[in-house]
This record gives sequence, structure tokens and C-alpha cells, in this order.
Amino acid sequence: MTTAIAATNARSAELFHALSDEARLEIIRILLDGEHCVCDLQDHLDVAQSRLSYHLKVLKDAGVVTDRREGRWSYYTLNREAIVEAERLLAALRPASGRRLIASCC
Amino acid sequence: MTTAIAATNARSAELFHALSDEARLEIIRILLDGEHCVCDLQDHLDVAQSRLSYHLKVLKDAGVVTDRREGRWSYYTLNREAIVEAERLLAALRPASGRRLIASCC
DNA sequence: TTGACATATCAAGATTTCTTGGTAGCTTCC
DNA sequence: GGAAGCTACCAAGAAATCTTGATATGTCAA
Repeated sequence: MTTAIAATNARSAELFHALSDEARLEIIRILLDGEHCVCDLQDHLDVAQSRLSYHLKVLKDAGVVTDRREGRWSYYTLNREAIVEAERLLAALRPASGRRLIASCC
Repeated sequence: MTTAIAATNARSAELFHALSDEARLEIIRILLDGEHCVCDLQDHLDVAQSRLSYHLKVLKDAGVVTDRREGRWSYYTLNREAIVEAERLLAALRPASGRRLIASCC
């Protein structure tokens, strides 16, 4: 069935789309050193609150970040598994090296 | 310099955007086994010619594929270096594994 | 030369994504 | 309780992307 590849492509497209916006990449870089609350992200980036919220939602819907509520604050964390998944999907798009046929190394 | 990160983000966004469309991912999968002419791609995929041409241009502009003309035909090849570049950019977005220090926030 | 063919490009409309300003739901503090 | 703070969500407009049909460009074959 071609359906399995179609599903893989759909998931790849979703993940890569989440990663294809500069504002979202800035958010991700801030989250690289661990969990941050929205207010913290707002301090680092200079963006409208609703815009930040929108991009966080895109990231969350794609599984790239997870969130946690604590009192008034929301904390976001980069989801390592999603990045690893993206790496795996991307590696599947890398053509075999021109000369080498040895598959001893990824 | 913040500029270096901004440039990296811009390039990342460009690459990931090229990879964030299902039609383009289908093209890439066909090119995985080597060079193909446009007519060949058209046989495999069921898309309008101008649509195919558009997506090939997006891929080419991002450096994901290269093209070569021979007589009436155009041949496209997946650019391994671009995929490797994307892998490298993606790896930089992967948080360190294991425990992390909670950043003081708010 | 003429005609058929392969592909790129263009313009217009359709669709999706993004931004902005406003508002509403919680929560905490007074 | 009321006010203030933090964040999500919504609606409308703006902007970007995608699709489609038409046309242009270059090539080969007769």
C-alpha cells in the first residue's frame, strides 16, 4: 500500500512545517536550555503575546513542544522525541552516498 | 552576534519549508534512487505539469535538488549535501538528553 | 521549415498561514 | 469580592503559498 508512505509524508510535512518559521525557530532555541514560561519567552523575543501563543500552538500541535500549567503560568518544554523523529524522517530522505556502498555507518 | 543565529534560522526555515509539502516529499522519494527526468516524475506522480514544475523550482531554489538539461529533457537529482545540511541544522535543535536544569523563570 | 514535444514561466484565483487587536478564563493578591 | 496578571482563543485582515490554465522557449524530427 502506498498509504504508509503517504502517512509518513504527511507526518514529515507537519513536522518540517512546524520548523519552517523563523519565529518558531527562535522559540525553539530558547527552549534548548530547558523549560521556560511564556512570560520568559516574551521577554526574550519581542513579539505580541497572541502571536507568541499562536506559534506555541503550532509547535504543540506538531508535538515539538509540550506544555504544563502551574498557577497563572504556562511552561513549555522542547520535546526531544519529536526532534529525534524529525531527524529519522530526514535521514530517510538522504540519498545513498555516491561512492560508498558500505552501510556500516549511518 | 545575533545575526549569525538569525541567518541560521533563515536557512533552516528555507530548507524545512522546502521539505514541508507532501507533493515535494513524493518527488524527493522518487529521486532517492537517482536522477530522473521531469517526464519520468510526471509518470510516477499524477500532477499537472506546471504544478510539478513549480514544486521542482521550490526544491531547486532551496538547494534540495539540482537540475541538468539535455536536449528537450531536464533531469533532476537530489542534492545529498542539502539533506545533510538539514540534518545538521536539525541536530542543533535537539535538546541534550536526560536531566536538565530548570531555568529560573518569572 | 514545420510541427510535435518537453519544460519553464506567467497571471489569476484559491487556499493556507500569519498577524493583530480584542476578549475571556483562570489564578493570585489585596 | 474586586482588581490585576498570565495566557489562550477568536475574528478579521494581511500576506504567503499553492494550483490551474495559458503561453513562451528551446529542441528534435520529418
